[in-house]
Order: sequence, then structure tokens, then C-alpha cells
Amino acid sequence: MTQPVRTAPTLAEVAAAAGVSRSTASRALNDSPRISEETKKRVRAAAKEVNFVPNARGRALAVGRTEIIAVLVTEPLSELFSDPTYSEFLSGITEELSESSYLPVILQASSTHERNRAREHFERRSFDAVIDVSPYKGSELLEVLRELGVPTVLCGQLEGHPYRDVFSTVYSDDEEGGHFAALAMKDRGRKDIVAVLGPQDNPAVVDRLRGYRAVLGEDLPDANVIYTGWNSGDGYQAMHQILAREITFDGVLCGSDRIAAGVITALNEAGLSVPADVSVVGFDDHEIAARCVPALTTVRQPLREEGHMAANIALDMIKGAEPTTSVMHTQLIQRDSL
Amino acid sequence: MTQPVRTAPTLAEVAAAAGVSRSTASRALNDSPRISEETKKRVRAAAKEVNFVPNARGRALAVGRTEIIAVLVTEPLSELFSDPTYSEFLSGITEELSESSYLPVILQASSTHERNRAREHFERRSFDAVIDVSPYKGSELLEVLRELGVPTVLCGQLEGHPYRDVFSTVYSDDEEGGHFAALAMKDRGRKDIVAVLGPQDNPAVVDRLRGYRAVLGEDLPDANVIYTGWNSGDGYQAMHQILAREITFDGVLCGSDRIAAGVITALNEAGLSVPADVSVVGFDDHEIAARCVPALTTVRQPLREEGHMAANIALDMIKGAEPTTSVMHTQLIQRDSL
DNA sequence: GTTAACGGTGCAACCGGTTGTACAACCGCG
DNA sequence: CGCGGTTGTACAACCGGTTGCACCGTTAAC
Repeated sequence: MTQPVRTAPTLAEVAAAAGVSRSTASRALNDSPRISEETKKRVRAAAKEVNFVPNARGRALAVGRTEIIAVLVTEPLSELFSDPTYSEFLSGITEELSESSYLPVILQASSTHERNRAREHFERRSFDAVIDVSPYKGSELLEVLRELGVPTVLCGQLEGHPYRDVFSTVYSDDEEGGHFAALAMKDRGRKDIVAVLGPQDNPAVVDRLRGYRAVLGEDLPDANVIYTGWNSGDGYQAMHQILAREITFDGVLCGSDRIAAGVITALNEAGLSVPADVSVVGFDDHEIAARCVPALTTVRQPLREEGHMAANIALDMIKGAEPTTSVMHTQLIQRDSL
Repeated sequence: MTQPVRTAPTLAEVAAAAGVSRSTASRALNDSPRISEETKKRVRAAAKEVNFVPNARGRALAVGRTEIIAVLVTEPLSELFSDPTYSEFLSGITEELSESSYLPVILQASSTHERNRAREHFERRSFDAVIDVSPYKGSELLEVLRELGVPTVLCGQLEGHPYRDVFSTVYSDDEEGGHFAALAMKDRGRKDIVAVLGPQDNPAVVDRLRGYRAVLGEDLPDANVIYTGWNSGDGYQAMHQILAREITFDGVLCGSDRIAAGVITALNEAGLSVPADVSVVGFDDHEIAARCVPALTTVRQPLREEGHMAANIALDMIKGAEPTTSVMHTQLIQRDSL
């Protein structure tokens, strides 16, 4: 059994064990070309012997990096937890960073208290970069990050993009996605469309609607657009409201797959069949889409790939790259609800 | 408008601006009694002037602490995301630490890749302490933390407690909770009890069952105990299995409120009324418990308080305190399902 | 045989803070 | 007037790494 180590070995001990100087030991472990192969072997052996791992604090001070990237979450965790969008994003980020020596950590900043604490650590430069996964409302923290010049990537659109020249942005082409969904409705011959979308103040929602409109025009009248939350319960309720109005419609464009699931339930309860009577198209292509009955035709957002992209941009910015805006393409996934 | 600051001011600049040495500046900002009030004022003014914030890297190296605490999550995020238990826990931790200068960050370590990266940063001593919120299966990371001597708090029981002398542990008294639930059944005069619990390998489940048994004895026969997942779907399915057996029972003890919700749905579908025909008692007292129809009688776990406790213990251990085990009390919440 | 070139290593400075200790200035006291 | 005791400040070392540069011993070229 290995004994608990209370005090970690330092580079000096490794150097002593290998019979070289600290600098040589350092270079040997960092594989510098200036050190002979033989010396490297000896130092590496010594390092392994004493179980040496370079101390993050000393290293961070010397190289000016902590190798920790903060994934900033400004929504309450419970909300985050109920939305599969985020977990896809996060997996993408983690996946990509696992190739590097950087470690992503999730930083919750929903309350004012939390934001202040986060701000403090940003100012102290505890993190090399920040990836904000829910920036759409903006926040005073973004202002702080801008002032500090911390490399920052926004996942998702920010209203009006006031920071475009300072921050990088990654998001999927929502207008294009709306386009695809609407086109599918049109091709199917649907003429009287209803839309059940997410919150009206969300830029993604606005863009998707623009995409719908570009294709459908007056087939999607203003009166038929409902803004609500992202959950199936929200979709269910919204659909009930629409049914109560007793208007005629033959297609429903949904802001998320979960909304679509609720919509389908409500339609079925009202005796309407999907897709025979009404076509339904979702958005996101989450797991739930394939499990719907009937399986949901939807617009796929490449969330995992967005995570990859965000992570890579963060790494580039740490190395000094300029901010970028990166728009990902969407894709129509054909299933049975159309 | 403040201009973006590319290079942060250092203590040396503050000292120069205030006309004192670096050491005096440092002591003044840390409110050392050896510095005159007048000098402190001057230094503080200078610091404010240049917007000085002590650099985390330099400070960490000097004081030997990063002031970052890792909240370790070894389950897949999606699972974590669906269980309200965690978000309560986390809120408790964050709340408590917001009083200190420590920052909690969430560290995902579900895949092997992620665990390796986490391990690396543990070895580098990137974090002052670790709070593991889902330790019950154990993991090789715990072994690493033990060897490194990193202050560690486990939230929840660990099978067999092999690390009791090295790690602190916080959990609620599950046996007591089981006791309370069973006692309520008994007081109500229920004699033929069924239990629908979480996974059998979970120590909490074992303890709760022990609590049930201590009160009910043969009123809860082995054959009536079903192990399943924590979700309402699991509860629903389990109840259907039980109904198919056509045994007589008048009470159901559930491993979680979500299980209870599923159980109630299944009972209603079978034409059984709660609580007239069958009493149901949950566990956790999550939000869902109060929203059930009928409102669920359940055993409250003080999750938020456990978070507070875990955070405080972590801080104490950083200061050198010995590991502690802390068991929190549960409480029966009387509602209408009994 | 001298010298230039070069590969390998160590010294020392540096990153940005904190802290033990020396020292100067001032006080009151005998 | 000289002394010990306070008070306030600065110097320098330290935390644990990285890195510019000087230096050493070879070898090769003239």
C-alpha cells in the first residue's frame, strides 16, 4: 500500500535525485531539444521514482496560465439541469479539451452573490478563458470580462452582439434551421401554419421565426405565433390555447422537441392525428425526438460540434488569436410527424 | 467608458504609486496591524486608483492555496441533471462558500478521459479541497485523493466506508428516515406493506430498508421489496408489476418522491384510491412531493443543510482539521397520501 | 596546433505575491 | 545623555516552477 503523501515532491528533489540542476530537470521533463537523450532518461526515471507532478501554482506563475477554463452558467442550475441542450454542449466542450492539458470547470453564477464571487476570481485571473453557455441575456460579468481582457467565448447569440469585436461567438444558424423546417411544411403542402416558440426575448427564437416567415409568408400569420417556455408542458398548454380558438391549421412548427412532444399530446387528446390531420416539426433533434410517437421530424442543431468549436476557439484565443464568430449549419431530420 | 485592460496592475505598481515598498503595500492591503492607519489609507487609495486585484497565481504560490474547491461529479451529467437532489446539494455548498473567499467549481468526471484529466489537476494541486457529491460507488479518484492528502468531503455514504479515517462524510440518517416512514404507516394501521426502492447497491437504500424493517417486521416481507431506478417511470413500472401479482397490500413505501409519483399514477389507473385504499409515503421532500395529487406524505432530507455542512467541513479541513462524519436528521412531512 | 562551432549543462533572474527579520526613528525613562 | 522599548517601514528570502544567457568540453576545420 502506498502511504498517504502529505507534502508533494518538488522539482528540486527530482533534480537532486537525478544529479542535475533544477533547470536541467525542468527542461528534461518538458522535452527540450537542448537536453541529451540520456539525461532526459535519468531525470524522467527520477521523477517517476519520487512520483513528481509539477505543482500547478508554481507552474501557473511561471508560465502565466492556470490551464483551467471556466464554463460559465448564468442560469439557475435547476433550469440548466432540465434542458438537454446544455448537457450536449458541455459534453462537446469537455470532449475537445480532453485532448489538451486544459481542464474545464463549471462555474455557477445565477445569484448576485455567486456573480460577485465569480467576478472576483476573474479579476484574480484564476482562469485562462471563459466559455459562457447561456449568454443571451448578457450580464454585468461580460462587461468585467471585457475590461479584463479575458479570452471569452459565447455559446449562443447575444442580443445585438455588442461585444462582437471582443468576444468570440459560436451558435447554430437558426434562420437557416427555420428555413428548413418551413420548407418541409411547404413541400408537404401545408398552408395554415401555427408556431409554438420559446421566449420572445431569445435571439434564437427571433431568427428561427424569420426563417419560417421567409418561406411561408402569410401562411404563418402573426396571430398564429405563440411564445412560451421550452418544456413539453409549455407546448401542451399552448396547443390547448390554440385549439380553444377554433382556427383551422394543418401544421405546427415547434421551438424545441420538448415543445413538440407536448403539442402532439394535446393534438391527440383533441382527436387530431399526426401527421394525417396535422404535421408537426420540432427543433434541436434531442433524444426525445426519436422517441416521440410518431417519431418527430425536426431540425438538428449540432450542439456537440458547437462545444468542440467553442473549446478550440478558447484555446486559440489563449494563444492570442483574435475573436471569431462561428455559425454552425443545421440539418432537417426526416421522421414520421410530417 | 473604461478601456480594456490588457495587462493587470501588479503590487509593485501600487507600491510605487503609494510611495512605499512592496512588502508594506502587501501588508497594508491585508490589513496587518504593523502598518499605520495613514499608510494603509494611502496604499488602499493607490490600489483603487490603478484597479489593483492581487493576481491569483502569485498569491496562490505564496500562500499555498488556490482558494478554489472542486465539486466532483462522477455520474454522467444527464443523470445528474434529472435528479433534483443534486441541485439542492450544490446550492447549499455554493451558498455557504459565498461567505468565504473560496470559489466552488463543478468538475465533471464521468468518462475515463475526464477522470484522467481531473486526476492530473488533483496531482498538480489545482484545488484546495474536493467535495464529491456522488461517491457511493467509490472510484479510483478517491484513491488518488487519499494518496495526495487532498482535503476531501464525501456527500453521501460510501459502501463500507473504507476511507473513514481520511475523508469527511456528510449524509442524512437514512435508517432514521425509514423508521419515520414506517412508523407513519403503522400508526395509520397499515399492515401489508410494499416497498419500491432505488438501486440495491446504494447504501442509502439499504439503510432505509433497515429502518422500515425495524418497525414493520413481517408486515414488509422480502417478496414485497422491489429495487428499481429513482424516476417516476421506474415507480410506475414497478407498481404495475406488483399489481400483476395480485397480492393484497394497503401501503407503499417509496425510495423517492418521483418513484411515489409514478406509483400513485399506476394505482389510480388500476382503480385504487390514495389514500383511501392504499397509503403512499415518499422520500426526499422535493418540490414534486407537494404538487402530487394527493399531496405526498414524505421524509424530508435536509439537502441544502448538508451542502452547508459539506462546505464548512471542507474549509475546516483546509485549515488542518481532522476528518469528520456528520449525519443529518430527517423529518416526516405529513400531507395527504397517508 | 589553434580556433570556431556546437551540444549540453548550470547559474541566476523572473513570474507576483507574502513574510521573517533587520533597522531607523521616535518615545519616555532613569 | 544614554538606554530600552515601541512603532513603522524596507530589505531580502521564499513559494515552485521556467527560461535567457554564460560557460564548459568536444569535435571539426583550417
